[in-house]
Amino acid sequence: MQPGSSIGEREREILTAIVETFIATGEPVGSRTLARSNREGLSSASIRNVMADLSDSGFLEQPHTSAGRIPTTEAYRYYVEQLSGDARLSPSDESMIQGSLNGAADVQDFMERTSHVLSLISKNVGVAVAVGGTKNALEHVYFSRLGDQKVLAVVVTKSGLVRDRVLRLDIPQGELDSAARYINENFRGWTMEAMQTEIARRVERERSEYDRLMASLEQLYRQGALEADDTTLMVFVEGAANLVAGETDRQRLQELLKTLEEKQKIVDLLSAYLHTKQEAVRVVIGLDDAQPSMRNLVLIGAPARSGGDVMGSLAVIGPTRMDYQHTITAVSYIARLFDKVLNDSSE
Amino acid sequence: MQPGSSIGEREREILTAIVETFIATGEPVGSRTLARSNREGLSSASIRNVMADLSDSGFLEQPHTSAGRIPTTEAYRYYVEQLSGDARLSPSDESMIQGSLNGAADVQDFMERTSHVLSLISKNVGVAVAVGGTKNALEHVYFSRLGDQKVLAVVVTKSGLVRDRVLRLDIPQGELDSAARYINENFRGWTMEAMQTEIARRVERERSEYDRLMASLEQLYRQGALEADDTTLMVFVEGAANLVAGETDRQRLQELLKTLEEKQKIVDLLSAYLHTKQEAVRVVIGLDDAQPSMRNLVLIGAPARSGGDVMGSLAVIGPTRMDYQHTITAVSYIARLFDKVLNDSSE
DNA sequence: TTTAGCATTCGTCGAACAAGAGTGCCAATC
DNA sequence: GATTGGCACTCTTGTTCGACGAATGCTAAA
Repeated sequence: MQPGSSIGEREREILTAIVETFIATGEPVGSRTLARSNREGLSSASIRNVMADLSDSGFLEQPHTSAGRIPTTEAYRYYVEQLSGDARLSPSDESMIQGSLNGAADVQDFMERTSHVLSLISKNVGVAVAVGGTKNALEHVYFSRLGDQKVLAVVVTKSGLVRDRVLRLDIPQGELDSAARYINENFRGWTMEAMQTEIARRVERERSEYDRLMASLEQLYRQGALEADDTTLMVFVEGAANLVAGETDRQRLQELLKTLEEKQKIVDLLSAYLHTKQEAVRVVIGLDDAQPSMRNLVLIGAPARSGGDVMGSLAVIGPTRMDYQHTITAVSYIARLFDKVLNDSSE
Repeated sequence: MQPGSSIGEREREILTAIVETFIATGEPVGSRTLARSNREGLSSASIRNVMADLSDSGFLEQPHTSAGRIPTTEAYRYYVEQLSGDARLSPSDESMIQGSLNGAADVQDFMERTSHVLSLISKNVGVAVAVGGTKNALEHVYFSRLGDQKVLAVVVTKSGLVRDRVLRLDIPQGELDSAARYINENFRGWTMEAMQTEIARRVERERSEYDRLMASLEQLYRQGALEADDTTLMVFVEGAANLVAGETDRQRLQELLKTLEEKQKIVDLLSAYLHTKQEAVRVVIGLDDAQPSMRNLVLIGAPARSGGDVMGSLAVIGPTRMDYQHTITAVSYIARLFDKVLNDSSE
């Protein structure tokens, strides 16, 4: 925003020092503190000058005259940009993650563990979202009568997602079986989206003739038995308790926690920033325009990929005061692992 | 605990007045405040006397000399006991609950909505837990290969619970089909528990002979494909944000929220208090011996029944300062509705 | 260009203090 | 004998005031 060109080597160094000590201590950092712990022996006065410049450029601000300086959102952005991109996770972290993620029973469990592990390793909020994805390939459908007028519909996709739904229908089991057989034989491997539209088309075409099968199909379709898309939403948010320490204002804290409980908002948030096809980890500093209650929070996320498809996203949400380097590498690592585990036969 | 016999009409009235005003204001209530808003015109001095007695009996305590009195756990218990048992929910509440609970897509969704509605109506934490229950009757199993070495197992119970799990197995689809057919034909309607033990028995018996089917069954069994019991755990906790207002200590608040995120602890908690077969709403005041972090919290819960079976529990968790009457009737109402909706064809 | 020095600004901490709320107890009253 | 008014006493809470410390900005010197 402000002239980034005004940032020379010295400015850079002092700015990152300020950001880091602020992250560590949480208190406004003054020139003396900085002068003491500085590699090159700069005096506090020189540092003051630089700090004044940085304030002018919009990277620092003061809570009040005569307190130290605090990094602005801009400063965090700059700080993150110049972080080393090729850091490695500690072996103990890696094995912890692997240990947690292996042994997941199903996709849902896997997503849950992912959010959990994200939360644990970042000591912040871990989020994992899987969208049923209309581009998921159909594996199998299965209908079963539960009682009078109730039918259970189960849709399984190639990636292992299972979607079940209870419908109010009164179709005998025999017809349900033939409907299922019809779909399984004709549409296995189709994407959910294509399958749905095609079935709708066929039902429409055959409407004039009286056809039992088509009638059943139509009913099933209308009741949403075949939907495995956005309704199949898995949202896991874990570690909300970690935000208690960060947010001092009780009112805000409450709103924040409330927001985190609203799955739809979480999905919106993630899809707003991670809709990208890119594999890279994305760092968004300042979530206020997506969610007002998330002012001065940070999102560090990546798309969750399985094979070539994006099947959701995973992220860490935390205060601006967080360990960026560590969290970024962790998210990146987990995102890669995610892809691997979900595809390899190694699971 | 203390001589309850010492509680006469006047004591009763004053005690409930104290409890109610404390619930309303949150501040220690003194004799003057009480004297002012008292139906019968008792002077503050008389009230002081009664209050002194109640303190001796262990129903009241003082934060410090010369502050008002605060109800003890004992007082809350007493207060709840003498509440009217036949209160009705307001029509708007009832319709809100019904509106929320209808339109649930499946059992999982239904449980989720239940916890949500419990949270909304009590303005506290709503909890709904469904245990897969070994006494659930089997409806259908279904196995499907996903890729090399991966098999998807889906177990459906009569009550509409669906459990899916991905296993690492290398059994061809043909054999999976026969295994599924075998189970479906032989064990439909059995309880999960009985089915499992019987299969284990048969596998054991046939072990000597070489039998493909039994070999497949054994593998499936060993990998837990047929487990629909405690692993099939649905735990929904909603409205944790509501606790922010109640707990002043940040440290405790954090621990509390953390506890609420641990599903296992929630299950333990509920099963500790709601293991009963009784239909009644149970009010537990002071959860500290079940969960230390839940000191001075209150649980108002009921078993979640479907037909004759207990399939889980639902509850509200909140601070001692809550609207007992309203919450109790709400929980009771929802518990009854739960049973009805899940069984009637009306859903 | 850097640094030392200095006046200035402001928030924090602690003490002192007044105000308010409540209690317990005693004596008077119904 | 139960109830009440009065009174001394105890504590918490809020406020004011001053000292202290941390930082700043600016100026002059190195």
